Amino acid sequence: MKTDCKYNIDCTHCEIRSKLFCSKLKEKELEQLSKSVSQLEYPKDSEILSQGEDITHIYNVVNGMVKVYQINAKGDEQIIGFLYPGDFFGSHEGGKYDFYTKTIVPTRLCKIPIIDFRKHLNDNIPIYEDFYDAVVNELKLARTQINILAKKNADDRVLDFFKILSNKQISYGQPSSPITLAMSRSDIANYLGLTTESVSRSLTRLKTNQIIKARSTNLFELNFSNADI
Amino acid sequence: MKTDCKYNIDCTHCEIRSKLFCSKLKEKELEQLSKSVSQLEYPKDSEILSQGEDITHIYNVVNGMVKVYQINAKGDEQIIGFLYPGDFFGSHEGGKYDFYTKTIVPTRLCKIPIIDFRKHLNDNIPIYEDFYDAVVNELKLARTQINILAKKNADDRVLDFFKILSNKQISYGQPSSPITLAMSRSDIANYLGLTTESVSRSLTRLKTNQIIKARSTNLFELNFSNADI
DNA sequence: ATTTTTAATTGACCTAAATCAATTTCTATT
DNA sequence: AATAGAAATTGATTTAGGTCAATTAAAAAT
Repeated sequence: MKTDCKYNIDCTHCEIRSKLFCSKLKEKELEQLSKSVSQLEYPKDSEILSQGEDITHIYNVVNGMVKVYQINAKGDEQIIGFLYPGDFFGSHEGGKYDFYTKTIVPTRLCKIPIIDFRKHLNDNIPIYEDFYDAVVNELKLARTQINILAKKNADDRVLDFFKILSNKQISYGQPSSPITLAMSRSDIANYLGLTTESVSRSLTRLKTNQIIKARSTNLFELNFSNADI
Repeated sequence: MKTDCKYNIDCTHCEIRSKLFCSKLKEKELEQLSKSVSQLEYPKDSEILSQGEDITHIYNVVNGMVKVYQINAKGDEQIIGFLYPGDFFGSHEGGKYDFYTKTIVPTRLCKIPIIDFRKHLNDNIPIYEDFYDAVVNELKLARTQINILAKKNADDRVLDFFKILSNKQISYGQPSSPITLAMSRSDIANYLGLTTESVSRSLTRLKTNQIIKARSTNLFELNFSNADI
């Protein structure tokens, strides 16, 4: 299997800078940050960081996809989100990471040592606000997930999942449909509190009722609005 | 029914100040803040604020209890938390409240106009951090709830609920047991994604198995550790 | 290209919790 | 204290989704 591949990076020419908090830095600061930033190619299923580890880096997703999950007392995994290009992780205060992250497809990440990053942070309120907004947004997503898990049947859960991904695609600048399911059925099931079998059956029903249309196993057209969720 | 009752307050002698972000203000600032702060007594079942309203105030729970909930597209309520004395709400950025709050017992709240509060905020990084920590903590609780809803059976959900309240009581300076259930069975059921009947049956089973012991309808002794959840 | 492995789907059956209904217990009011 | 109303519990039945097993489809590896 292909190993990680490290690149040094010129942040001033970053392809996704406009989507990132880095855009809040001045040109000069960015040049300086470049020196300590590296980009890495990770193969599928690479663990990036683990719950309980000391926070050392902030990561930006440049391309690919990452799943975020926790492991509960009984030892099983609970997925709490999927990160798209432009999303970042690792910024929470408190000293330790509070979740695991793993690539679910080959993924390129930008890796910023937190110690170097903090130098540019002291007086930069806009970045503080970006971080705050990111947590507030995570909270919003968590509560969407709570509502799904507490209230919805299997078919509606799967539909809501499509809506979430659709909105993610839009905010990443892609069309709202078709939806690419980069994650496995078992990851979807885990996120939705279902079994793979139930997800599969729901997909079949949604196809039968022409609410979605499968172009291939992992590419679906949506015949509904993703507006309200 | 008794109506709201307003008091003007001297923050410098506040009984729960040590538990609040207000403790981060200097004595002088606190005196000034006092002028715009008021405390109010609300009867049971008072709506304090609604999702979508412009943010005007930050509220501190002085005593009593408040439930926080959202209403989804289908119109039903999803409870996302219960607030104890020392907890606050309404501080999120973004201009609008993102949830409803309602007292579930007679409750005294401290009400701070956000506009006056912001004056003391500009250069006060510790308060910023308190707010950030509060959101991070909410996120943690949300993810606990996600794990409950996605993975646990009825009995374990009810048990975990006791553990959550137990930890809340501890952080409020009360013993970890017995647990006072200030909220109705139907609120518990809603939070846990169950029906009232299922909550009731789980309570009966837990009593039969001597995992909990009922002192009265709403007061329970715990025969287990609230450590891991 | 062919085989092997893994992921996804479908089928048969079962179970935990929902639903609907009837009591019982608690709380509030007169 | 007696009564009315609300909340909680218990019982009987149904059902959505889980479990276990078999099949099919899609990737990987040879």
